[in-house]
Amino acid sequence: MSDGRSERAQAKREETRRRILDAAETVFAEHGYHDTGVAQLVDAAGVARGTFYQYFDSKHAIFLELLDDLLRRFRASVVGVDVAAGSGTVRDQLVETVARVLRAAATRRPLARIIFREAVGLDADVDDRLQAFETELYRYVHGALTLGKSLGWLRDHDPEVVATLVYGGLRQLIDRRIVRGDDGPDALERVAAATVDHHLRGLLREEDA
Amino acid sequence: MSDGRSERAQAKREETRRRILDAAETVFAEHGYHDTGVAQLVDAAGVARGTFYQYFDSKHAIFLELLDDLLRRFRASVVGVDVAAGSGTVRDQLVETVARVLRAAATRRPLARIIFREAVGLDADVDDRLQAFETELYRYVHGALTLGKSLGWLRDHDPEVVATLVYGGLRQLIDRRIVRGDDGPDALERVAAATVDHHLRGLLREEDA
Amino acid sequence: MSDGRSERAQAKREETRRRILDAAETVFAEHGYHDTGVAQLVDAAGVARGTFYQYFDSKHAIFLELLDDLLRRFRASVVGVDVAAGSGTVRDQLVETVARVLRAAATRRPLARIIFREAVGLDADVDDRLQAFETELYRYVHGALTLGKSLGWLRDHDPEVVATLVYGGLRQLIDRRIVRGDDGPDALERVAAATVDHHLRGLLREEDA
Amino acid sequence: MSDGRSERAQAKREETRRRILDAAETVFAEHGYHDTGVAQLVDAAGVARGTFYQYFDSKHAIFLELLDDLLRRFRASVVGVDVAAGSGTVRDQLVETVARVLRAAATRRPLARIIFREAVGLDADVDDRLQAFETELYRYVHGALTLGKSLGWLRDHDPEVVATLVYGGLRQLIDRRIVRGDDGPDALERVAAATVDHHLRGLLREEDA
DNA sequence: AATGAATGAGTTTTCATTCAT
DNA sequence: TATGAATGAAAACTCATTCAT
Repeated sequence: MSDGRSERAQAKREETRRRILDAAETVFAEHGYHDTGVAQLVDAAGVARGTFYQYFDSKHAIFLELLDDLLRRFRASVVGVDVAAGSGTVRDQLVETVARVLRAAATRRPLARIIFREAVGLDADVDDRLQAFETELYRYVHGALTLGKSLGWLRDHDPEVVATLVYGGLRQLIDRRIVRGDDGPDALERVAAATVDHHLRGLLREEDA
Repeated sequence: MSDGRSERAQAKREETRRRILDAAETVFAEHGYHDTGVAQLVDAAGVARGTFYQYFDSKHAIFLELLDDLLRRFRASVVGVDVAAGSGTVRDQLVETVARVLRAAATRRPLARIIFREAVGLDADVDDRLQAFETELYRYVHGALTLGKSLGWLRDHDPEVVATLVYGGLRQLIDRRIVRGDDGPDALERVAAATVDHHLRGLLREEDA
Repeated sequence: MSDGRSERAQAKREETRRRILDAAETVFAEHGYHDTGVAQLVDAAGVARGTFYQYFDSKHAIFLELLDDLLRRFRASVVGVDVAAGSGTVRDQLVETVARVLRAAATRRPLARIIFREAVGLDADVDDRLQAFETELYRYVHGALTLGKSLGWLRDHDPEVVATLVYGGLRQLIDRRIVRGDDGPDALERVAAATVDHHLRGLLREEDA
Repeated sequence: MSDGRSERAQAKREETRRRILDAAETVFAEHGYHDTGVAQLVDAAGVARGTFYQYFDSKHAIFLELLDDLLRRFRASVVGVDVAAGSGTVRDQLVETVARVLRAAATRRPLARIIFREAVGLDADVDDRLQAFETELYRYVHGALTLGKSLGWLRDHDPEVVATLVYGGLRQLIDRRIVRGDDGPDALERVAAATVDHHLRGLLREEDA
């Protein structure tokens, strides 16, 4: 059957799958997991009930897959950029990194809403994903801290606690200013700078400050 | 009307009400709002289904009431203590305050679990409560910041952002170290100190640091 | 709560349970397991959908319970009667026994229909019940054969095979003449006699025949 | 029209049809009608869903056709052999006939399983087929009985009842010893003999016995 | 003729809430 | 006032069948 028939079918499958997933992102973001029914998902995707179940085992399964998807995208736009690669001062690089995180959340509000609000306290599976995500971000922060410390830029500190504070602060910023609020993109730069400055002054060795 | 009979009845009513609320705290904390059925609530409280509905309008209503209850208690053990009243350095007072917050969460894990995990992203009503709670804590932090600033102890900063970072950091600490983890009470003091130090070094004027 | 309230509740429960079970007997007998929906069961019983599930875990569960019920009743009206107790010749006693079996089936056609038609090949659970039932009847037959043999009335034979033939013959009689057909009660006596005679002549020693 | 092309196409059609039917026999025998999905049928046959519906109108239709097929084969290996044609005593010929029936069932267990377990109590259509099958076997038995009676070998009896007993006995033997059990082929001969002997001693006139 | 993605009616099951006792 | 049996709307999920390619 290499007459291209199965290839086209494959492509169609992929497209339908994407359509359902995309629709799900919007609907879950708007109503949350529990207040979203499969009915709304298929309505939004423009497919029949049965079609949905050809692609996903359950409502829970598509949520998990969507979450993986979103976390992957989020990570891609945050991590994966060499901290030391950019030009400018360390502080400016950090500001740009934080700004990148905030921008990633701002340009895809549904994504952020799902990750930071709708997926909290859902169940063990979801928790595992989120935990892994946090750990990854933590490591990223930790990497930066370690680098700065080894270069003698940062004073001594408990990285476990500080990483938690940094992550928690970012999380809260996204939750309040982006998911709930309507900060414009220009505000983000300012917030990013304020954030970095707040944390940095506490991390830089006094004589550097 | 105010005879002994109605007084006793009144007292009994109040007691039953309390029993149901207490049971609800445990059950909601363990299973979350959606995975808790009215059946579990009445079983845990040891009352009949119908009795439950004589005290509370709905499952949603009791959750809201419980949440109010918990938030009230949390506030009481955190705020309501004069920052300037204690003795010792400002830093030590702040450490004690943060430690008090963490302790409040640690000694009542179910409470913290409900506030920070199960009630997130539930619905508009719950969101309002949480928002009000955060605002209150924010004001508390803000008050301290303002005081410190007016006394010349703290450098200039964006209080909106910093308050968000501080709150977010605490929230995350509670979530990771208390709700999920099992930090002992002694660890809390250490974490509180690290937290305050982290934030303070960034807030204190350089010459004070 | 020994004010009689719970007793009446208990009684009500029992009655509702019976009503559902009775309705189920009729409906399952008429349409079979697969063509019967829970909708039909609750309609026939005159209860709400939810009520059904307060008493039975699933459609499958009520079928199993019903089957147990029917098999119990069937056994009660067949076995449990001392073969040697009656008066008359052995042949007459056997005729009466077979007649009793046929009558038990004839007076409760839905019962017979479910046991011998609707429950065949359903699933492992049901199969186990039926197998146990057959085994019980087999033992009953076997007991009679052994008795007769020990008394010197019956010639030598393979009881495994003969019991299977006897059971299979009865099963088929019930299936054809009772479940499907409309033999009157008088016909049953005649059929019972013919059945016993057929089997007996083959089992009796030649000199007795 | 009758060119080589259409002939080959015709042959191919026939072959595909056969492949689907053969696969269906296996699958239906293993899982039963209701627990077999069209998905399993097409998977086992190695054709697409749509192809299946080009050959058969419905799942029900293919089951009916398969049943006809199986019943035809079963009859062919049972009936269609002249009772009087063989050599040996009547008793030996009967034993051979019963053995043939049992062997037919034993060598094609799926067939027997479908006929005697999965097709029972399915629906009216299926019931008709089975009834016709039973009637046919009944006539075969009846023919033999009549022959034997006219030749003065058999005593007087109610053929309706006896035919039912004989058929029911065979059915049960097949069900227990072949479909469920694992009697070896040698056991079949012994069982066939025991079966015939049991029935015969009851049918033969006393003086012949 | 063959394919397999799409369909949607139909099924089972849940659970917050009501109400007669 | 307390009880707990009854309710039924709503949810998730299945699967035989269709039809565009």
